[in-house]
Amino acid sequence: MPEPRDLPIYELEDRIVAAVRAQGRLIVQAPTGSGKSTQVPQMLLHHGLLGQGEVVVLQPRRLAARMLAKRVAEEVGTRLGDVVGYQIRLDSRVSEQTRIRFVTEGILLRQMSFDPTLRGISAIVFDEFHERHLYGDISLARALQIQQAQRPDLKIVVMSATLDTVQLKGYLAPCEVLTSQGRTFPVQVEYLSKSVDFEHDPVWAVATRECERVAARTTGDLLVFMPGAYEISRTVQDVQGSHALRGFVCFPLHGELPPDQQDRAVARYDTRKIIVSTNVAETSLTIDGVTAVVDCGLARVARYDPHRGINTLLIEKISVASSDQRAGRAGRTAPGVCVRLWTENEHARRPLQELPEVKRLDLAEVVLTLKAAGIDDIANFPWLEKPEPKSLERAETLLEDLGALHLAGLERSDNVDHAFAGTAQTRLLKITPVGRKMLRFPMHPRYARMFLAAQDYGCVRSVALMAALTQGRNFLLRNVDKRTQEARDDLFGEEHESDFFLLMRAWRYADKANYNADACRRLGIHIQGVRQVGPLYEQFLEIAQAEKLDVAEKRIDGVAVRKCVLLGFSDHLARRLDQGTLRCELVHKRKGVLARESCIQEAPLLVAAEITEIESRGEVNTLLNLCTAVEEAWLKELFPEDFSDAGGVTYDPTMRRVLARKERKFRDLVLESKQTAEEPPDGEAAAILAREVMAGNIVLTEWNEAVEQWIVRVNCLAKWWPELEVNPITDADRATLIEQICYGSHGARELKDKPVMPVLRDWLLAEQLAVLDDYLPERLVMANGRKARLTYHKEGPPVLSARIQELYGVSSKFTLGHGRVTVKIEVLAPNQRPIQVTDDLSNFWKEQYPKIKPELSRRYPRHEWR
DNA sequence: GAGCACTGC
Repeated sequence: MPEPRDLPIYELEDRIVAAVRAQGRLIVQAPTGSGKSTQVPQMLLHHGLLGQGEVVVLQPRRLAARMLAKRVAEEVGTRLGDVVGYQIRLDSRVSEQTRIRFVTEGILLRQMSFDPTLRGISAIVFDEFHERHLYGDISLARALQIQQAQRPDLKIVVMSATLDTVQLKGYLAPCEVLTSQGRTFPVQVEYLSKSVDFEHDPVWAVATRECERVAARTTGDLLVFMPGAYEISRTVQDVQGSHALRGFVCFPLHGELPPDQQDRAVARYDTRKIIVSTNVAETSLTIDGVTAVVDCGLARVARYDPHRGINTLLIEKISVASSDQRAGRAGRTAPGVCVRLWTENEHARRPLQELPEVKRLDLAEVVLTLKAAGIDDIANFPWLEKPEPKSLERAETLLEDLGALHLAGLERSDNVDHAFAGTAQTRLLKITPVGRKMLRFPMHPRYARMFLAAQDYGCVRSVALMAALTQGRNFLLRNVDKRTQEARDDLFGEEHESDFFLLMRAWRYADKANYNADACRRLGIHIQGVRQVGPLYEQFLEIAQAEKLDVAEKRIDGVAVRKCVLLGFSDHLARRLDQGTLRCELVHKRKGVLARESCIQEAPLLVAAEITEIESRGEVNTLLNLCTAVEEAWLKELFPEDFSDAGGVTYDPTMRRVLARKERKFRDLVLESKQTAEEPPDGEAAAILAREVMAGNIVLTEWNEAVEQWIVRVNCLAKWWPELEVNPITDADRATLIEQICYGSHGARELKDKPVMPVLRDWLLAEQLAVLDDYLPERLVMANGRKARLTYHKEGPPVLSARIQELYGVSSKFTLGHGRVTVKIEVLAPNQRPIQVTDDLSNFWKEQYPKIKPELSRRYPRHEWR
């Protein structure tokens, strides 16, 4: 390790000190190895910039906060927790003497919300700011507000490796930018000369070929980046089967592997090594000895889709910044090579940075935090990057439904980017006493709300445990083998009411077994994950006690607990569509599939605490996880207001909690009128709708899940309420609509009822024999309706794609697939993101089959056609 | 025939 004084950052020392002193704000742009994280806080201290106060250094990861504190304490020459300390969730080493405090992002944000003057803090250093975490963005914005309004003496330093400093400089103006060099070895970056389509040439095959090439001309270890566990296992298989790579040992590396396997991947060997890893190796783990990186350029990226209110986990192309970060992994100990599995041309078209978290996560928790700080107009909060309006609206709606916000008035909106500019109003929502109470609980507002409900139902301890179980990573591994599953069934018993209960038993078991590694492995329990539960549980119980909730130990009342879950997740209600499959209908008529590891396999009605659209093996599925069975009668008990005013419209009472109550009513009315679009809507319904619109209880802004709704809405309103100003549909609207068909599963469902499917059926009838000739592939339609696979790659049958293009102005791919004989059309959104439309053609095939059977038997005699 | 990146209060 170099002497601190030799670190490149010291070249900037004088200028850093001068800038902070003059402006109170500074941006330091310096890569890994410059020493910024350890030295800049010490500079502030040693040059007397802190007065009597302390500097708080923000870190995105707990491990980093702890390690940095330890190192700086050594450099300063005091014990950890003395002059230099750290504070992370559930662990801190600080004292009265502490002047440099390393903290994780959530710690500072919470400190800000409970002490907005930041007493005792003289400076805040935002380290690794380029990662653009949600809490980092919010903390910086709040710090600026606090500096401007109350604390002009507060110093703010933002540090980062790579950064869009232009945007940030404007945001922090007046503010200087200082740049330093790093201490890493050069990495030679190579691109493919020709673009590869991973659909034809799988990513693992391409990666293995490049490994073979690069291994021959380097001497160190290889690191291969893949988007996830599945792609990793395929790559490992290919590498192990490769003749040219037979001298290498090869290890998978991802977050869900047990610790011993992770250690095995990171350990040093006598032979050369290939590690195939996810993004863990990009930021969280460093691996020594790597001199070559093979980067597939993809990652699974978590987003929150505010239009549909669900999480997504889809494979996306990584940004330039992220691929540079990956390349850098080859140059830590010696000069290195990085092979990128895309072309230089493609590289130039990639985004420079990842989208910051504010643009892609659920904002409910931070919106509540801001409201508590008295910031009611969150749209005009000084965001470094403004979130989508829909995202803010979704967060506010949820918080209102949870009782954390209430409507305090209506304001006319200046915002005119929607179809109903004339009637646009912003609902002014303020925090309620319940909302303030919820904020005491450091967790998603849904769980905080469950705590408050638990007080009424006498099950605070259970809810505390449930919240703790879901905070960290999922510790009950999926896809376990049969023996593990049997061991689980034996020990945890059969459970049919809630996946939470199963998790509780698994945790209790691990806790009783003292987190014994063998016991955990036998049951497929992730040991680091399950270890975090106990301390969190304790923390939540302490908070509950401080909030005067009754935490007495009682017998667990399953019904009470399940009702609390329903209160927290009422908008995640789902109903099984049939008993044969795991398909479910969700509120808002969306579709999803019950997780196959869920223990709620029988219940017709359930709520899912996690809804995630996941891409894997070329498919996208909406999966319902962490489910709890609920009773239909509870809905009436818990949400009586939903059952009080049907207004002449027929509802499905179990599915009617779709949006906020008023909006929901409006939506149902619109759907109702759609069926009789040529006539005015039913009188009573019309009256309610008109009244609500006029009273401003319904804000006509976003209502466009599908073409039909939009058009019907416009038609209805224009025809029967001429006093409303309605803008005609523009080309821009149309583009939005197409995008929504492509993005929204609801839109996709609507597509199914449109002429596409009939066209498809016609086409199949006319051309089925031709299809068989040209395309009938690996697996055939079996007479008994089992396994069938008929796959078109690319554009699909020309007739069909032309028709889809004509109808929707989008291009499509086409698959006629497996099992129950379903048809999938994959439509590509303007940004190339695919969405699949599926239709079940089992019955259709059943009818058609006898007609084509003779021909099939003649052409494919090797198969049995029953 | 089948489904999962990483953090954080």
